[in-house]
Parts: sequence; C-alpha cells; structure tokens
Amino acid sequence: MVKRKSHKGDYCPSARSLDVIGDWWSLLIVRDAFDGLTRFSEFQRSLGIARNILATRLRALTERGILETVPAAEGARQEYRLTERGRDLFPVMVALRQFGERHLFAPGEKHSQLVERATGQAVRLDIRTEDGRPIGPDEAVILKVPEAGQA
Amino acid sequence: MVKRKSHKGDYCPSARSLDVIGDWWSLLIVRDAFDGLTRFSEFQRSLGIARNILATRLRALTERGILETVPAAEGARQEYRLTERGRDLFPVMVALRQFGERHLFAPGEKHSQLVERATGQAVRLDIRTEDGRPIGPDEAVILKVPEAGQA
DNA sequence: GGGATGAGTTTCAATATGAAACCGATTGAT
DNA sequence: ATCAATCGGTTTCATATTGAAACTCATCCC
Repeated sequence: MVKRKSHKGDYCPSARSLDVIGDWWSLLIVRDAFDGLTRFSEFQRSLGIARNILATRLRALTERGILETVPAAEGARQEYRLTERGRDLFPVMVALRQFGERHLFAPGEKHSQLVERATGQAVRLDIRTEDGRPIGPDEAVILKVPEAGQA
Repeated sequence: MVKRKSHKGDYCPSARSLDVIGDWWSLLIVRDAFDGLTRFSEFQRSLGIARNILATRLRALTERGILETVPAAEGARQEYRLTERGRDLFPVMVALRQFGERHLFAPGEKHSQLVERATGQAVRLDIRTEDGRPIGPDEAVILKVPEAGQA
C-alpha cells in the first residue's frame, strides 16, 4: 500500500483541512468536544470507537493543534479541550449538520438540533460575498495558484 | 476488524453526513466536481488516487445521490455530475476551505481562492441565528433527541 | 487493602488501500 | 481499414490501517 496519501502540500485549503480532520473519526471527536466532552472514556463511550484508535486520534488532533490536554480539572488525569483553532471548526460542523438534516433523515424522523443557548433559535449557516450578497455554488469559481496544478 | 464503523443510524446529522462523505477521498472528488471535472480520468489525474479506489468512491457517491452519471456529453462514455444534493455540500466545502486558509498555510504562502465569478469578490461563510444574528460556538448548544444517547 | 474505573498499550485477525498489471471499448492518426 | 493510444474500469497482490479483546498501570471508592 506504500502509505495513505496526504494532501498536506496541496494548494487547496480544503484539501489541507481534510488532511487534518478528514478521517473517519476526527470530526466526530471534535463534535463531541463541542458538545462538552473532555475525557478519554467519555469520547470512547459516546462514539463506540476502539480504544487504540481513539488514543491515536486524540494524539493526532493534539499534535495538529485542534485539541489540547489540560493537566486536570480537579480529580486527576487530564482533559482534552478544543483549542482556538479547534473552535474554528465550528462552521464545518454546522455545515455538515445542515447537510445531514436536509438530506439524510426520513421525513418526520427525529434528530438533534443546534440552537442558540439563550433563545433556543435554530442556528443557520450561509454563504455570501464580501459585501454580503448570498451566493450559490454556480456563481463561484476557484482561482488556482498559477504555478501549481492542484486546485 | 469486523467492519468499519458506520454512523448511519446516529441521531446526529453531522454523523450521518460523515457517513456519506467522511472518508479520505470523497470530499476531494466533490471538490473537483464543483470545480467542473466530470470524467474518471480527470479525477484520477487531479487527485493522484488509485484507479480502483476512485472507481469505488465514484460508485458510492453515485449510490448515495451525491453524483449522477449522465450518459455522455457528445463523444461517448459518461460523465459524473453533482446532483442537487451534491451541490448542497457547497457550504461544507467552503467551511473546510475557510478553515484551511486560516490555519494551514504559512503567512504569505499561496493558496487557491474561492471567488464570485462575476465580481471576483471573496466568498465568505458565516453562522447566524434564524433572525440573523451572528453566533459563535460558545453560544450554541446541541439539543439531543430524548430517547437516543448519541448526539 | 481490595475492587472498580480511567487511560492507554499490545497483540492479533480482518479489512481497506495503493500500485501495477490487465482488459475491452473508443478514439485518433495514417 | 489498421494500429496505437486513451478511457474507464477490474483484478491481483502486498502492505497499512482498523477493531476487538486482553493486558497494564494508575488512581478512586469504600
């Protein structure tokens, strides 16, 4: 197999992001972190992930600056918390959620919801130009880096 | 290994989304599709993915309604195109791109950009409540489905 | 002290990935 | 019309990665 491909050197920012969080488990761990989980066993129980894989993923996310370990809350051991950088994945989570809500549930089927804590209002995401006009995929183009082939 | 875990039955829409496009390659294929690629060999060259893997992924994305094959443009064979559903992944792509731009490039390092075709303006994404107020991760909570444990 | 958790690591089997070879159908050039 | 090159895969085989379960050490709880 030689080795799983990496997109680290790609000039496309999406590709690099996927390189950091684009595996089966990482974003689910991040999701749980957004949801307030911090302990190894909490993640393990919530996700049903194998322990060795969880350990690997937590280490990778930590190395990549998405999570950080803080020595301990009170008891002992340590906690995994989202860094500033990790919190910047919020839009990614919301975008995935929105897609799932729209397309991956049967009509009437229950799903969890993301709401503003204070008011209970639904959280939405949208895409606009710099000056605030909403824009869809067809009106957008990727400008490539001149030298590089990759988008 | 028993089988790779699936999140299909999860009550969290993000998890289900990841089940559909959460592997190493799928979103990159989708990215290229947004960028206008349609042919097997175009994807293969652009991504440097092994052919057998590409074939598997294209089939999976098609089965899941993200891509569709249209019989032929003019010459022969067929093309892979984003479906309506596939185009709804646009926010996910933009979110990943924005994260990558912000955190995964050295200062001054070049990267591709997503702009409005007509004006060249940068495309941005933001998250708001239903009534339009911008909101960050700390002010949002996930409301779980009562019966289910998973978020 | 003794047992139950917590947080991993190790071991081992099953699965998925990647490279390269192979194949039939087109397309293109002569 | 013929021969080579390209397209769109599939097959095979070696290697990587994943997952389950067992096994360690600590620390908690009583």
